[in-house]
Amino acid sequence: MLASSTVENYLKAIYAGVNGLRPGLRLLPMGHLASALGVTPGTATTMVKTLAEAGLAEYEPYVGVALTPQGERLAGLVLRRHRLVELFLVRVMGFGWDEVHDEAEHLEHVVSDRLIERMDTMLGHPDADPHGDPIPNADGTISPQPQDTLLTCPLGQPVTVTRVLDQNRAFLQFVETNRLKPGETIQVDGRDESADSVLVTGTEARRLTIGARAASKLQVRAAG
Amino acid sequence: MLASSTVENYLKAIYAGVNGLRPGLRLLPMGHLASALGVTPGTATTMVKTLAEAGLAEYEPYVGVALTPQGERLAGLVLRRHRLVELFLVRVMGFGWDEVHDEAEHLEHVVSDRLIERMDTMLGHPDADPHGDPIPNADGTISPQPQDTLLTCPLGQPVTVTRVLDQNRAFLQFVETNRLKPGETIQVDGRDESADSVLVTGTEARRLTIGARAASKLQVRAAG
DNA sequence: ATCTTGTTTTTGAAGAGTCAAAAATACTGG
DNA sequence: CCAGTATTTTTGACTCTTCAAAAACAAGAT
Repeated sequence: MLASSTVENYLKAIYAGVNGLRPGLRLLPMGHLASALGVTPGTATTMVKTLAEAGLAEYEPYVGVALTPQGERLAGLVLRRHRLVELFLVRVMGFGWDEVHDEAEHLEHVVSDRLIERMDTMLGHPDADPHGDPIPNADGTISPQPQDTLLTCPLGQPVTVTRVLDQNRAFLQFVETNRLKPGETIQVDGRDESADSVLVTGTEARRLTIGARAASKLQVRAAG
Repeated sequence: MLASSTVENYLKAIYAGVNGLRPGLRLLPMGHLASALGVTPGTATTMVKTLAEAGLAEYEPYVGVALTPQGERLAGLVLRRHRLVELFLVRVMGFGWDEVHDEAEHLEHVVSDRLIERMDTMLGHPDADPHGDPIPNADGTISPQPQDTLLTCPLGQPVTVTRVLDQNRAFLQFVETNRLKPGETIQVDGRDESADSVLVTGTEARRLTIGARAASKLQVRAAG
């Protein structure tokens, strides 16, 4: 019943990969998984077969992989640890939100339940990490609420940033310097399909134009 | 230059083992190392040869093993992480001093330099962990000061407990309930060679008799 | 349908860390 | 000094995770 760090990383990657699939697809192709993990396709295949035998994944040869409910629960627990650790590092240890990902990547595999619950208490049972990613509860369950992004939200209405879907350091810094972090209230004034761009107005009438790719990484909800 | 968790554990065990050797001996026998690590002797031999090849240990077949200066530095860094983490868990996270050892055992291998230095700053650059074990500095150096124990200190003079040389949970709890933790001031009133016992007076005239074995695990210095 | 291209699976091998059991060595009592 | 005991080293094997390269397969284009 012990999940090694490696297994936990595969579960996380499958979880994230499946959730990032274009709608309609249910199974994550091996190649995607392999490159997400930085291993060769053959390695991913081998490991996924092991996961399937352990009842953690559902594997269809030449098609792809998804998590079983059990695997999903496990992945949720890893995510919970990761995200609580990230928030802890930011709130308690004073790190920047753009520099905690790697550390959490390591800590998530060794931190005990007791320590995690302590952090959870200390942080007031938060429901999202510094990037707005939801923190699963102690049984590994996540309550997924579908959200608009800057690419899909209504125009001309104030919205609050809730989540940033990219842990890339440079991107996080871009978000920070442009005051687009979770909690900020902004507004989309227009979109240009052909220019592939989105026009955003921030507080104090700051305006900027960002690409559609970036816009799709910022989740928002109606401000209020 | 990467030391795996396993290597780090061997270094720690060799360090501790050599330092716990009866005076005169310089090399830690394989058997001791093996049982300290909970592996078979053959495994220890294999690993120690690897360490020797890497320049971290000095190995004499059929005799034993010790650390090279380089290995000692590495061990010092692991100890630094371990002890800062322990203190952090007690002071910041509110854990009991008797329940942080195992957690630190895991965290010591994954915590980054940045995080460790953050903890160090946060804790005010402490020089000892909750058990009084000295915290090596950032270059892995420990300044070892020879200390008296309850078995060797002068009689009838107030002394302050500085260090507890046994991480065993039950022993730590015994120490705590009897107010013998580092910082407490006590006094040794007498020793009985044949009874193998030591008579201790604590604050408020509390008196108790402890065995020599236990007494030798409590380091003290003249109170002042 | 067949060919080509791209992905996936297999196969054989490697390194790290471990064990069990056999072989070698050291140590101790007579 | 020799026998018997205890410790240490070797040997062969196993698990986990990985890679490179060969083989198998799927799918689109002609």
